[in-house]
Amino acid sequence: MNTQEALDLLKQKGYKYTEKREHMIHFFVHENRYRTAKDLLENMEADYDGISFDTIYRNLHLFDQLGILESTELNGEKHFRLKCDHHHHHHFICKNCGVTKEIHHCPMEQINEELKQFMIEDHKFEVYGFCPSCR
Amino acid sequence: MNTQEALDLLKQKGYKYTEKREHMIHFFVHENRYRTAKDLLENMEADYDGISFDTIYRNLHLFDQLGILESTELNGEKHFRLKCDHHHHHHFICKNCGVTKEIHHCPMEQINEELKQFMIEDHKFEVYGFCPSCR
DNA sequence: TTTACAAAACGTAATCATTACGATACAATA
DNA sequence: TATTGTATCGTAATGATTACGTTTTGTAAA
Repeated sequence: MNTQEALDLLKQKGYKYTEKREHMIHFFVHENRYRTAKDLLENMEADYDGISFDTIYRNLHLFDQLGILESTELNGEKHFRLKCDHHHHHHFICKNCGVTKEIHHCPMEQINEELKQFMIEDHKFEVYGFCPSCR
Repeated sequence: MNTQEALDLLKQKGYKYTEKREHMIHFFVHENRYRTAKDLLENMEADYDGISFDTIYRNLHLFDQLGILESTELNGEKHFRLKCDHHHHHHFICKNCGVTKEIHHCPMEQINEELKQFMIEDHKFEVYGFCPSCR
């Protein structure tokens, strides 16, 4: 996912273009790692004094729902990152800086038999620790 | 983990025996699935009118830290269940009732090479959906 | 079996992330 | 450029969790 694709998706779904939305997308494209609503807010405040929580949270969830962002819980706070758009994979996540590394192995392939009588809706496989620069 | 083991562990670590702690442990032994602080509070209130948040949360975190309970985030709320004490495994978790089914496959075995330069501290593999009675 | 003391619980207020909402501003398009 | 519905603002409300001074209680020594 890049800035243009995200803006096109918004337009295609009937959502309006705003500078703040572009700025939000740009923030995540530039960061390319897991960040909190607070991180985003602080970044936005530098350019938009008095920006509302409403704008931040509403758009975060809109983007998450549209697949522009993906989200996970990290030390009790919701974190968001730009959606990776190639094939399905999982992440190693740095507990300190939120940076990720792709893991190209999905455990679901091996367990469908074990869960035959359950209705599987979703799964999460994440590895946590410290990246080379934070260790 | 059963009630007696949990009480012994508390004693061994120098924590005092109280009826409320036994009651809490008993709640989780009996439920044997993921439950929230609120679920526990409601159950305790029936027997201990006016029980404090402090008691609930302090003990939940104490138990979590001592390995009497294990915890996970489920729809934005922390959930706790009695710690499974046999060999390492993961869980399918019912989004509706919190019931779990063990998954005897750990993806970590296959990915250590991929993450050589990272310091791995923890990992999470959970499958979400609905159990036979909730589907 | 009292007494002393540290730990636990109470009662309640504070915190923190998040959500909600009426009023106002703005993007899209006719 | 007028209209209309969406986005944002400013701020209050919510809900889970944490904090804290005071009181109660479990534990072990006297």
